[in-house]
Amino acid sequence: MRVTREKMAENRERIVAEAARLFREKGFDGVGVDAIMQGVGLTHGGFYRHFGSKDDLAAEAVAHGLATSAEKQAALATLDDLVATYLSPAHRDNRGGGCLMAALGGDVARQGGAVRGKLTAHVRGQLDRLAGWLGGRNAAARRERAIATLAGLVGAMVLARAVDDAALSDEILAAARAAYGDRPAA
Amino acid sequence: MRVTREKMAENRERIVAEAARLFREKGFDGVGVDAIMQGVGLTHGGFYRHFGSKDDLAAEAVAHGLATSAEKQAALATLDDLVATYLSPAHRDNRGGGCLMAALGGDVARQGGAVRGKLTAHVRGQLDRLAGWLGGRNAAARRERAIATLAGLVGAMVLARAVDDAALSDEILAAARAAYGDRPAA
DNA sequence: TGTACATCAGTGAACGCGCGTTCACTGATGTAC
DNA sequence: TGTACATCAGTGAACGCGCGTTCACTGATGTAC
Repeated sequence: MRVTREKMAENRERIVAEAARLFREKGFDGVGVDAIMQGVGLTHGGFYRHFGSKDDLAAEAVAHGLATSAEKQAALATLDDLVATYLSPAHRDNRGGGCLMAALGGDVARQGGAVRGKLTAHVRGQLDRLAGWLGGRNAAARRERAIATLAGLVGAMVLARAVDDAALSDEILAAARAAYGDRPAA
Repeated sequence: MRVTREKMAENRERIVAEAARLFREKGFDGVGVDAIMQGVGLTHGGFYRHFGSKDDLAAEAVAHGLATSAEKQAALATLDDLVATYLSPAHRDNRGGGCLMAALGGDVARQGGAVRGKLTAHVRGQLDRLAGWLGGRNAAARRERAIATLAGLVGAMVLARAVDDAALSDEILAAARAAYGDRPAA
């Protein structure tokens, strides 16, 4: 049953978005082509009309996840907003819709070149954005603080999700918010 | 070909150590029972004389990896030693023998109860150790700094490994060393 | 605009491979006398 | 201490299942006249 070009383009978009969500939630190896297509309401056979392989989709899904993060961030006006949003329990509990570095950072290091290259560019962008917000005597000091802040945010989220004690998890988020900037989000 | 009880105990230990190394290197799903047994010089069939399942081994391997980290740390006398050692290029390039939180933190959040419980206890121990080394007006301030420091270390390692540009990776490690304590290891 | 044909997005069965797990077997170890 | 038998760690073939990928087919879309 052929569909219109528009519908096909829309389907492709939805496959990428669903994959971006599921990969972050369960890891690259934890999600099959079948599960992704089912999540979009299609069957697995049609997958290869859109993508050459599961790996090709992974690269697109990562790009999509990173682009989505960048879009969401545009709405955040200050460092404190970013920190409060990033280190919120809501973000911790929304792994599928949250930061790709925290959700897939460990996996990306073992992935192919395309995925890592995209994540590297994203990290550079994040550092620039943070450096613009952070104080410091000079550009080098601001950049150093940007790196320490990005590492702290990602690390706190990884730990808050890894730990199986809710109180400790909350404490990790709260302490990191306090350490990296803690005014409530607007 | 039956082996002596001593030899069997030694084999078991070597399987656990090899698994701890390979899991950190390639993730839980990235390593098969066959590869682990081959790494120890045995065949896969004998695996089930030692462990009930691959998951059971995973729990033991995580415990082993965490215990090994704790042992290595005992040799580090100061916070600066710890930071310099942890954030070294050597650690970054030795994922299989390095910090389990950085290597498997993301995967552990999706794993079963036994593994997460062990990692949680390890995080608690690390925070106590760091709090003892860090300054601060009171215990609460020291604990908050300990959390921010642990998050920064883990996050910096995750990012340094995820990025595919060697210069950026080195810069991340250096900046984090400067931010979290930076005297050369003794 | 309407009709006839070509295209091709999506379907569902099937293939091939890897991996976790099982099992009959082997021969060295451990034990009972 | 030596001998006979039972045990069982390790071997390698086999099983079953899931998953990535392929393929013949369908029927709606797109195109040419």
